[in-house]
Amino acid sequence: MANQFGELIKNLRMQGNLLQRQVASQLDIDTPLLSKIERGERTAKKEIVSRMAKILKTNEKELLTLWLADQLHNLAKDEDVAFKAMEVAGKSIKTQNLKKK
Amino acid sequence: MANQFGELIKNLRMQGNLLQRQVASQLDIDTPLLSKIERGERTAKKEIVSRMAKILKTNEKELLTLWLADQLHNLAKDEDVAFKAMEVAGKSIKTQNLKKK
DNA sequence: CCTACATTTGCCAATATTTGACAAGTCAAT
DNA sequence: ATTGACTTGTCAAATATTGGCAAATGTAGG
Repeated sequence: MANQFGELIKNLRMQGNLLQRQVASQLDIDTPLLSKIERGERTAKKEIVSRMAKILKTNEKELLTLWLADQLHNLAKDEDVAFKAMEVAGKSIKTQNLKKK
Repeated sequence: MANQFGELIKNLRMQGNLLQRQVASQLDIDTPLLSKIERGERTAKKEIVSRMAKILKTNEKELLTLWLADQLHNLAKDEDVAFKAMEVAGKSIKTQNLKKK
């Protein structure tokens, strides 16, 4: 996994002097799972991401962006057309956003 | 689904005056499944993509790019940070490619 | 060394998603 | 009404993802 998300939440947790155990219990998951999420061995569910933002008192959108970016990276990482595909997908997202208004 | 891939293979198939039945049998899948792939209701497996390129006598990388782009789009489409995340992921793909060298 | 505590590793069962097929449907041309 | 191309709906089997537990590893003090 890519893991910009995991690195960020680990840093935030440490800046707040919190233990995995403490954060995990607030998230209602067990410590090993949080450990895996921080190291990118597992991906957090979306719901966890927003709860994480509150617990770590940080911007939810930023967290969500990195979380999604990691997943995109993960999906594409083994393909040699990865970058090009990312551009194409980016364009179609843009078009979609315009329509949505 | 996003479906730039499906549209392309449908067009190529028609340009070649081929029936779904004919292409499907070469791919060793049944016609309804090909129909769904063309309309983006189902995603083709990666292996299918390259065999498709041969059958339709077209560039495999182009097909793969659209196929992957569709999947990226699909993963991100419901998030309002989709575009930003795509940019972030694109950057990390670029970095990864440099390292791979 | 021994202990206490934080984190990581390995594995498992439960659940969820994906897969491809089949049967039956629509639609158009004849 | 029949034929042929494509689509829709549904299903079981295979595969992947999930979260938890037990045990291992690391780390710091006494």
